Parts: sequence; C-alpha cells; structure tokens
Amino acid sequence: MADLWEVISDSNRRQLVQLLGQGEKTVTQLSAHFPVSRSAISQHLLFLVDVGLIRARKEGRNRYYSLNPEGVSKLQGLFERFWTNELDLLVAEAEQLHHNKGEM
Amino acid sequence: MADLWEVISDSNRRQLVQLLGQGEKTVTQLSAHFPVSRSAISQHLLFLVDVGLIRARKEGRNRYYSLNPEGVSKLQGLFERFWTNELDLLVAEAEQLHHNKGEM
DNA sequence: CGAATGCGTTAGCGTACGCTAACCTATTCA
DNA sequence: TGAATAGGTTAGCGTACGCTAACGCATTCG
Repeated sequence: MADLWEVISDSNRRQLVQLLGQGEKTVTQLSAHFPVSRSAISQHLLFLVDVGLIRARKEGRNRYYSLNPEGVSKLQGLFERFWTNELDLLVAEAEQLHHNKGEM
Repeated sequence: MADLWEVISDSNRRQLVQLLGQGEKTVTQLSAHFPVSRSAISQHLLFLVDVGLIRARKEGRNRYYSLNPEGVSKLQGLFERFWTNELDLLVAEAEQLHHNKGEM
C-alpha cells in the first residue's frame, strides 16, 4: 500500500485535504480551486482514498468526498512520532535566539 | 529554492533528521545507519543544508552535521499551518469513535 | 614523503510521479 | 430518447527523484 507520508509531499494533495476540512465536496467543486485538469484531481482523490485519508459518498451523479477521521488521526500520529522531544527543544532554542535579537 | 515539505517526503531524510536530533554527527557515522551508499547520504545532507534544516561544521577531515534550530522551527511552522482546527476536530471525533467501540 | 581516510561532485541509470488527452459509464434533464 | 453532466479509467509524456559508480580534493597518519 501507498505511504501516508506521500500524501503531504504534494502541494495539490495538501490543499485538497485543507479544502475537505471545510466539509464534503464534489470533484468538480474541488477542481475549481486548481489549475490542473479534473482528471488530475480525480487521481489525487483516488490516491487519498487508497491511503484511507478520505472517503466518497455517491449521490445521484455526484460523488461527495470527505475526510476520514481515522485517516486524519493516523496522519497526526505520523507527525507526532516524527516530531521528537529533541526537535521541540531546538524550536525553543530558536525562539530564544529570536527573542534575544529582538531585545538588542 | 527547494521546498521544505520535500524534506519529509523521503524516508531516509526523515531518519537523518531524527538521528541529528541526538546531536551532531559525521557523514560516516550517519551512513552507518543506512543501507545506501555514503554518497547518497551526502547528497541528502547537502539538500537538507540547502533548505536550511541543518548545517555543517568542519573539523579536520570530518564534517559534523547538526540541526539548525531556525530550520526546525520553520518546519514546525509548516506543520502547524497545515494542521488546521478542522483537522483537530476530526481527530477528536475519531478518538471518540474508538472510545465507543472499546465500551461496546 | 606516500598511503589512508573523510567527504563532496558529477554523470548516468531506473523508476516513480504528476499531468493531459481521450475515452467510457452512469445519471439526470429536456 | 437523446443531450448534457459528473466522474472514473487508461495510455503515454516529460521530468524529477534517489541511487550508484567513479573520481577529485583535503587532511591525517605511518
């Protein structure tokens, strides 16, 4: 199966996730936000379904896509496991550096 | 310039970031953790330097790589901006689903 | 000094990715 | 019933990616 990390390596896919965060949408509605073809968006959506991040509901001739809470949760899990305590410490360090700069 | 998102789209690069979270390391030390060639690791490191996530310090014939706090901070910023409130709500929803399952 | 070590550089290879174009199916509407 | 709409499917294209192999350049050590 495809890698969940791959989802967010592509800019269009990230934006699709964001758009679907607002609620379910059809392919045509989603496509309207992108310069690429509807086919390209459709392929991205199928990929997102494949990795379990979204799901589809059919109604008439429309297909409504929406985020799958379990998939979103899994994605968050990936992030959390990647973002170790050491990295957090470094971020705190960076903020302190900026703080000092601001005071000089 | 290269995209910071690209950093984490590759498994080896993610692991490099994790390893460097433990402290500065040479190319050879890092390479020891991977099945690919030292050259491949070197190229990944140069890429990470390019996007500002790590930096190098030369000492004798060794080059010590370490995380750049500012770069790490930027990466965290990307994550945070991507992870909208809507996604958080969905994760809470997913957890509630699991909770209910566990109680049944 | 010459050998060995650490590391960057480059060319080139295989492959996967993102996309378009063209086509096909299912559903709705006049 | 036929046209229009929504959307999945497939072939194929260009390109970028990750990697190896071979080499070059410092630096250290015997």
